[in-house]
Amino acid sequence: MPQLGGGGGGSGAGTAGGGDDLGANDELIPFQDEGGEEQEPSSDSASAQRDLDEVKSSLVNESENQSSSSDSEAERRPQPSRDAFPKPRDYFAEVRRPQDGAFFKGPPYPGYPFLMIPDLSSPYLPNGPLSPGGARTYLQMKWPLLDVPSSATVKDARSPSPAHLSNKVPVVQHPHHMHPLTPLITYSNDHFSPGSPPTHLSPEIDPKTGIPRPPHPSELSPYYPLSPGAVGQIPHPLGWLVPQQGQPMYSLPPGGFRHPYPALAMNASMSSLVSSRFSPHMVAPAHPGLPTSGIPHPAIVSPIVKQEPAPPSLSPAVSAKSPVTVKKEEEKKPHVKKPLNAFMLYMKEMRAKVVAECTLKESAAINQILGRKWHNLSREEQAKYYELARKERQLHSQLYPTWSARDNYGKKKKRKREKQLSQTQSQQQVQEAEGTLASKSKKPCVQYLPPEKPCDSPASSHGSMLDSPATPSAALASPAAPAATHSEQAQPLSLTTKPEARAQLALHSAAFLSAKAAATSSAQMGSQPPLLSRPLPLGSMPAALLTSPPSFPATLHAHQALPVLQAQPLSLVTKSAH
DNA sequence: CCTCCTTTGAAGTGA
DNA sequence: TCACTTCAAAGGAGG
Repeated sequence: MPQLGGGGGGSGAGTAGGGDDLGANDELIPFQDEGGEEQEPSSDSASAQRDLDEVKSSLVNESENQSSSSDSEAERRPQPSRDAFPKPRDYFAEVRRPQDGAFFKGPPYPGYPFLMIPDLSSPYLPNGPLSPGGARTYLQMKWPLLDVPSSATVKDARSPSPAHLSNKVPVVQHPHHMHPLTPLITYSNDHFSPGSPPTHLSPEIDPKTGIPRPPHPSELSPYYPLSPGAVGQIPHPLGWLVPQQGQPMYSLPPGGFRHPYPALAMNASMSSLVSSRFSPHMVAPAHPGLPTSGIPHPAIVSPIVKQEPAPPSLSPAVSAKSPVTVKKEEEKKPHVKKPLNAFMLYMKEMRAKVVAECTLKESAAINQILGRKWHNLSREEQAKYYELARKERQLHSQLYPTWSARDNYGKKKKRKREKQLSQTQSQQQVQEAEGTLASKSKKPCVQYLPPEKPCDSPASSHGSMLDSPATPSAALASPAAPAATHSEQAQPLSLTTKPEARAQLALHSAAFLSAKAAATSSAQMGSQPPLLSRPLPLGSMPAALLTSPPSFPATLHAHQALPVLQAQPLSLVTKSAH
């Protein structure tokens, strides 16, 4: 807490950007019609199917775009680095178009910073918005809600009353006081232990008991993390991100909610966010009786979690989980997980959908599909996730100022070294690596996405969108221009895709190309805008950086990607298969 | 029970 | 600065 002390001050400095960008806009952000968007990661199956189709079509597109220069790609390249979103606020400001309605019902996947709120009618009802099938009302809002403007920021973190946010997010405020900023991260039912929420916070009265009842975990789960205090009842802006699964973005420590850092260092919005989502034990519960234990930061994982075996000294005690042990456990340094990156966020959201559509269940296979779908996403779509990820990192850094990714190094069981090596080499020497290195892998590299699979759609995807990570920068460059955005999607193939992946993609694409009409691709191509039309806001960002992902030089991409896709898909596939 | 697989991205490490 | 490594999620598969 000391570190975070100073309320907004501390965080403000370090994450000033976050605060600023977040707080800038209070007004509701009307849903931005992205009708032009081919991708609409909605939870409905129709949408999912569309994604698949798009992936297919993109496959065709890719082949046509292969000739695209790497330079153009660089422009499109998202700025994954920390500086990727220097001016998120600007980005969204440009992207979003003010419209009259603040509320709208639409695709669960409206524009990125949307605040999803349950149907105004009864959020907590089984069939309500909270339920998987229930209709949801989405409120588009700026991320910034995270950072309430100065006026709001003054709010006392200790008294995170929804009212505090009122002036900033009145409309969006959930009827049930769900803090709009509540979590970037969702919580799983498992972790949530409903207790008795404050009466005033309890929107619903249990029909049976007549007592205000806290939303059932199943109802709240992803969308409505219950906060220990008065806050935290606003739907998680990212709630839509992890809907179906009801899984927390970060696993919750079984042992409870421990948070090493007090949520005091953030600005009002952040503090409320934190208080509601994080470190319950650090934040004074609004109500003593509340389960304030509430919701720990999802990123915090108790040592007893499978991932991180409890330290010798702890193990026994932790297992026991007696109150005392729990306390001890809490005292122990928790395992703070890394914030999820854009792709991880995307995976969490889309996994369920993909799984539902496919017979596949293996995560590895699903991930392959998701990887393709990811590449197939439009810039705007990806931008959403990049921005979310950025916010996640920001929040994470504020919550855990002293945390470093290094802290988790070695937390996981030994990491297979050979495989990594083989991958790396394959990247460097696709052809040579073929076979020999792959053979090193303990397990054979399974072709998870055989062409004939039911889910071949994704498999067939290739990457017309590859490497078109909707960088915020890109988005910034192209202010809310629906048409433009769409066109931007048709970009050069993804050069960043790993050889193996490309090989697989190529394999599937080959099959798919014949089947899928070029019509789709042509359509996309037609809408393709001039690459130069999109200025790079990332002034300081080197083009090279933008272009090449870590460990995959742009040059390599440029020279290998095409050949691989065009001429040697099979060989690579073989490699991966071995 | 534990690790691998598989994806992308962020961040750390070492040269 | 660059290349490489580790971890983040997920859950079936395999040892």
